[in-house]
Amino acid sequence: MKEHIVISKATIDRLPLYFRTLRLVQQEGTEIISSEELGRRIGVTPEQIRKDLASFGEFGKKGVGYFVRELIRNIGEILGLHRNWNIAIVGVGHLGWALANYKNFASLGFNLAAVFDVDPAKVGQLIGGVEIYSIDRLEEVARERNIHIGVITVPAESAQEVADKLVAAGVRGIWNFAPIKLNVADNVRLVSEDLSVGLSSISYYLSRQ
Amino acid sequence: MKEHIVISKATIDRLPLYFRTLRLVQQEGTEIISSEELGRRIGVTPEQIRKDLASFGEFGKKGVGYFVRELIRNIGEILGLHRNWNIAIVGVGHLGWALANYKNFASLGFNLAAVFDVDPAKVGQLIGGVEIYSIDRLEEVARERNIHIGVITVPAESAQEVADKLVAAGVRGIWNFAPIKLNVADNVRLVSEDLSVGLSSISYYLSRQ
DNA sequence: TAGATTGTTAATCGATTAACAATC
DNA sequence: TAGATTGTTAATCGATTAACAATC
Repeated sequence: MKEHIVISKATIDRLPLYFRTLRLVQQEGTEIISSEELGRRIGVTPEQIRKDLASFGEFGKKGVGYFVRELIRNIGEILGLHRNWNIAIVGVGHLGWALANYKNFASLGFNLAAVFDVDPAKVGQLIGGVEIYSIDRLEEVARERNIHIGVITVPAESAQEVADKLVAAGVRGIWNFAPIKLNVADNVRLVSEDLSVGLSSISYYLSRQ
Repeated sequence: MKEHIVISKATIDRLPLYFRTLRLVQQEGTEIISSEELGRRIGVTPEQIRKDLASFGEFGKKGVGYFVRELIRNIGEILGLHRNWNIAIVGVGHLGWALANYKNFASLGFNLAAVFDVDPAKVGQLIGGVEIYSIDRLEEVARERNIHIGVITVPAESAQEVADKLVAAGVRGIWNFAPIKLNVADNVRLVSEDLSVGLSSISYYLSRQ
């Protein structure tokens, strides 16, 4: 990796797309792929792909292309997907329930290690093969299970409180689905998903057709 | 609205954040807000907010700020949220089920009007107050119910086929959750959500701490 | 060798930030 | 009026696209 190059957020966000598509390509039996062909399949220009990849090293072979197997391994290592991350889901509403059962995460190396909810009726039940714990035990259990990433799927009102507890328990990555701005320390990586944005933007464009 | 100004995608994606925060602010009883204060709550610079809003008109009052009620109405109209959009969810897996039960969409003016699945065992059941139809009847029912936006929550393998059927039924907006690139005609608005991107980017940053 | 395709530098494009005049 | 805050123009920053030398 070239230490002096600053990698843009846009590049990081495209890597998972490359990764996913390359795995698909590999399943189809393709061993070598050009940036041209990969770009066509992802919907990104070949120049973009070459530029993105080149900021991490020389992964391709001039005049030939990229070895699929090797590139998958390299991108996986860049994204840290070769490691095994323990994740915890906080809030077993509809969305939390769906995420707990989402198989794709496991295939990326994310291991569901704990689930929490406030509702005493839910505590003790199994979800995605994991027991639901009371949110009162969040800090204790999160430490014990060595949780790396916390997924917040509680209502907006309690999201900040949950975030604070996660951080107190040593969690350094937060994936937030509550529609509210969270404040966390600088050493905590926060990614917020806002599902209303996508739908609203469709509405915007449909309105002007 | 200023017809000659080109509005950036980034601006459109921030409008739902402004909208949501302003409604919160309104509930708290605030009637006037400055770009400074609004920016603080959203996590965006005041200049950014003023620039975004100014591309659609003069919504504020110099020396005073923005009237919350008025601004909510204006942004709502810009985003087309004053209209009532009929949406259909295709694929009642974990995620489709969660989205069908997601109350926030209704509060934004999106009306769940139909749900589809391939599984005969699911057909006829109720979900989010709506009957599940066989995917074989997609085109027929989508036309009948005047579906504006289709939500794709089927596996990647069948996503393109579903997209084609939706478009054939006259649907002009597609919100895709299947992890694959979809091809649609230019007059169809496609927004794809990729849930693995957020999680992978957290992994990336945690790897280098 | 000739053709293909990468990696990298330069040019362009677009979005954000800074500054400030206008005005409530 | 003085203070506050918007709307807009100019400056900066960052990301994408184009071009091409390097090389397999």
